[in-house]
Amino acid sequence: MSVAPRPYHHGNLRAALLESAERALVEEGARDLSLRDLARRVGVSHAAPRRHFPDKRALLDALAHDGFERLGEELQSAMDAAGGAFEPRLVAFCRAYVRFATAHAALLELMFAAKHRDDRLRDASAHAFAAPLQLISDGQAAGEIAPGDPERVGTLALAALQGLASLINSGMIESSDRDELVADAVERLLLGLRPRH
Amino acid sequence: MSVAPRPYHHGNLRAALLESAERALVEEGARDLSLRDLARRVGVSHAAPRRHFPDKRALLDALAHDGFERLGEELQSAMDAAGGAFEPRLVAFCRAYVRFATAHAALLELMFAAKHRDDRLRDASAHAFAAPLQLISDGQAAGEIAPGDPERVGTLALAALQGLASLINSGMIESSDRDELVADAVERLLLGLRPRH
DNA sequence: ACCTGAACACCGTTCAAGT
DNA sequence: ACCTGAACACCGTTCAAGT
Repeated sequence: MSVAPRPYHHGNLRAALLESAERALVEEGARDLSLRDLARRVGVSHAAPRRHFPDKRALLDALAHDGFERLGEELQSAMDAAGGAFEPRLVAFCRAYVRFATAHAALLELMFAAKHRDDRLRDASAHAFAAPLQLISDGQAAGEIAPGDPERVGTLALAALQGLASLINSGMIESSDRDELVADAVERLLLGLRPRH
Repeated sequence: MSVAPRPYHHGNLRAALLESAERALVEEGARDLSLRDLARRVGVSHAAPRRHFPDKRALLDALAHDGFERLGEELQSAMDAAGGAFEPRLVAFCRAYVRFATAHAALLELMFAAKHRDDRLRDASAHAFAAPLQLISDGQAAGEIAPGDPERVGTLALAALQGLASLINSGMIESSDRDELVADAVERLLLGLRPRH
């Protein structure tokens, strides 16, 4: 039996590299991700990725971009599954965010480590957070939470969640306490956002 | 004139390497920090650091350790300068933390990226946060904030600040809005911590 | 006890050349 | 248009040898 010869042209090298990179990202860290190793895994020469990603940074940015897309989808579907009421939707958003952030720690690091964020990345992150932002506007319109710039309120909420995820991922918080802490954070967050009489 | 010959033994290579590393950390990122480059800057062979740091990880851990010590000092002195009342001290802590975290972005990344935190690092971080933790206990005893596990309350507060710093460092928040956002966060944090009647 | 120099196995990036 | 192979300038780590 002859081994099927690998064609000279891979066909979908870009997608294969990204897929392989995501696997490597969960196995090892983002630190030790090597272009040459990815090329090896996909079965292609170490110079081949250059056609699809001008340099390593470009591949990492593409990973971050896909990460924002997946995050957006998970946030959206978690909120949809929570029904139409404000508070359950907010809780669902918070849980889903921390869940994603701790399940994909290395990817999240990449998503937020992009100092020189290009426009594509900026758009992707804005799109991922569109639904929760809308939730806040809706909550304000319904008088569930105090008025104010939704962007500002959303940023503070996101910061609290991102900080929780960061502490969990760094090992300062045991992840077994995760759900309890998220519930606590949401409760206090709501207290801080409640309309004042 | 003859150039003074460099002695064979450096004398304080460990300290010199750490100092040089901190400079490199603010110039470039933590990513691109190279042991060989540090050795070069200090004027020593690339194998010399091995005597003082078994590997690169050990040097990074030492940097993180020093970072926690400096953070602790800054938090302490900022709180002391704010006087004895609860709220000014809390505000001072929050501002000082975000200030340190954004002024030393790469260092902070190192301090929280240490997945396999050894005991020394754990102790250093606990020591750095001892004063704010005490503040929370005091605030509870004085009835300024709701009772509850101080560790838990402190963790939530730290998470909010850490998240803000993370969003600022990633470029998602313009750092010009920093003080305003911190003030806003503190206000809402206090609302979330206020005793409930 | 502390440091050097050569060696090893890796990197990312570049570029002429192949298909 | 897409990929290869050799080359270049770097890494971290190891280890015999020097002072």
